[in-house]
Amino acid sequence: MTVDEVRVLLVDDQELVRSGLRRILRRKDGFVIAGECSDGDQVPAALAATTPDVVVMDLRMKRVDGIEATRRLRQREQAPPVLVLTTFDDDELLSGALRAGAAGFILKDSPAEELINAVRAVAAGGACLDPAVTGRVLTAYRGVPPGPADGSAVRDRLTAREFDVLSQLGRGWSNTEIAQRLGISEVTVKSHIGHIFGKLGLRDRAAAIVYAFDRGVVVPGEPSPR
Amino acid sequence: MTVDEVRVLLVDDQELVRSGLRRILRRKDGFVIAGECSDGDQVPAALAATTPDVVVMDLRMKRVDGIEATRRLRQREQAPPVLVLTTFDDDELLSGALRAGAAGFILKDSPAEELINAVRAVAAGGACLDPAVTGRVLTAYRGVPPGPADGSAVRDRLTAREFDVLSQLGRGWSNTEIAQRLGISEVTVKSHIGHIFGKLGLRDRAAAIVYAFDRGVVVPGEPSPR
DNA sequence: GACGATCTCCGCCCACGGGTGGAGACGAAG
DNA sequence: CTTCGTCTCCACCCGTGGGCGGAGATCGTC
Repeated sequence: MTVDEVRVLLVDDQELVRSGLRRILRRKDGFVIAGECSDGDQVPAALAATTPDVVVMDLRMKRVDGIEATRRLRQREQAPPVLVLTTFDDDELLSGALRAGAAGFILKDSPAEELINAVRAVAAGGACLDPAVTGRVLTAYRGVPPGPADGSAVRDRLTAREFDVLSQLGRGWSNTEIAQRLGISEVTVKSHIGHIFGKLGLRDRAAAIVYAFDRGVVVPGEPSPR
Repeated sequence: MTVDEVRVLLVDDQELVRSGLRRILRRKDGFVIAGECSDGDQVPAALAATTPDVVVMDLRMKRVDGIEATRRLRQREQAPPVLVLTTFDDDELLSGALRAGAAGFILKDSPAEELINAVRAVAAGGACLDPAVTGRVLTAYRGVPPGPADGSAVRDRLTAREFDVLSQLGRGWSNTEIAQRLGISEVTVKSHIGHIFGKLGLRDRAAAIVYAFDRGVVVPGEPSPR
């Protein structure tokens, strides 16, 4: 897996930055500049031409920015990992880039050595965060539900069917809708719901929805009625 | 803020590990071993006696483990940051430690240099993750709802009072309970709820609860009825 | 074969939730 | 002073949700 040389694709609209990166990476053994782009829209072509092991990506670019370029790139099969390199430790850009699928996030004012390490880590399939932004990611991480939070504890206390019903109920669907979605009658749904309430000590569907979110039976963002 | 020397408290039950750390840190200028503990239950006393800038904490300890010790420590006023140092890149330990309030997480098989950097970063109020575990945190980060997710977008669309009501509603409370908790009549609550439904395009309280969770108006784990 | 657990279905009843269509009080902005 | 938004309150109506007390079918287990 570990190749003897790391092929790097540089994507940055400032020639000065690219030449700086070029110099840093060339000074170290084991790096090859596979190609360069000055905008996100050039990335697909460059990828096909150069097959890099890692893409070093600026965020602020004119036509297609780094986040969008990363998103498009990560949707391909066998996409190389992306190390994002930016001037600003901008909250929105950070979260956008990471969510787009970036494996690393380094500020441009980092020492050269740190950049080298980051490129190497990301190329090897790892991940790397600039210390300056790690704290923010950690804060967000602490906010995610603790424990397994996949509803496994709840699964043990309910029958399979009851769990199905709770999953639907937890996303806000009505009894009629749950019946349709599970292909059973509304009466049966009500019956299951009654058992769920009994087993979990819940008094009504509102409490059940809260319970489902708290225990990770359902997850924010999935389809729900309006 | 940046002091000329970093005072470190070592917490590890293995004397061998402590002496290794001692040697690594002493070799570098700018570090002072402020104290040492061989178990988590000794940390409070050591804190009072030594006032360290950073605590380097093992996770596996006999009486009070590193996660619990970190949790207790972080509850104090002006608690020093904790850098967790462990042998295993264990998923559960990682998430537990970070959730307990650890500012950094380093594996014991990291090069000395990386440890030095981590201690320095954490002592300076930063955060640091071992590259080997950064990927996992990133994955979790990508899973958290996008955007601010603190309900701010919702706050803009609702009046202050409506937002209050939605917060209660979102945790599963009934109209009567919301009325009591907010010190208004149930009729008023129903009125607010009606407006909320209208503004947000929701059809019933079930959808509203789901909405509240999705947008981060309410948060898993807070008090709810049973 | 008997038993228990599960899934499915049924009827009866009524309370809570929610829609509709109001009204009065207050403060900020025009 | 008027207007607007917000918060508060009220009455009427009725549908969904949920409690209660069943029942038949299937399946695995002892």
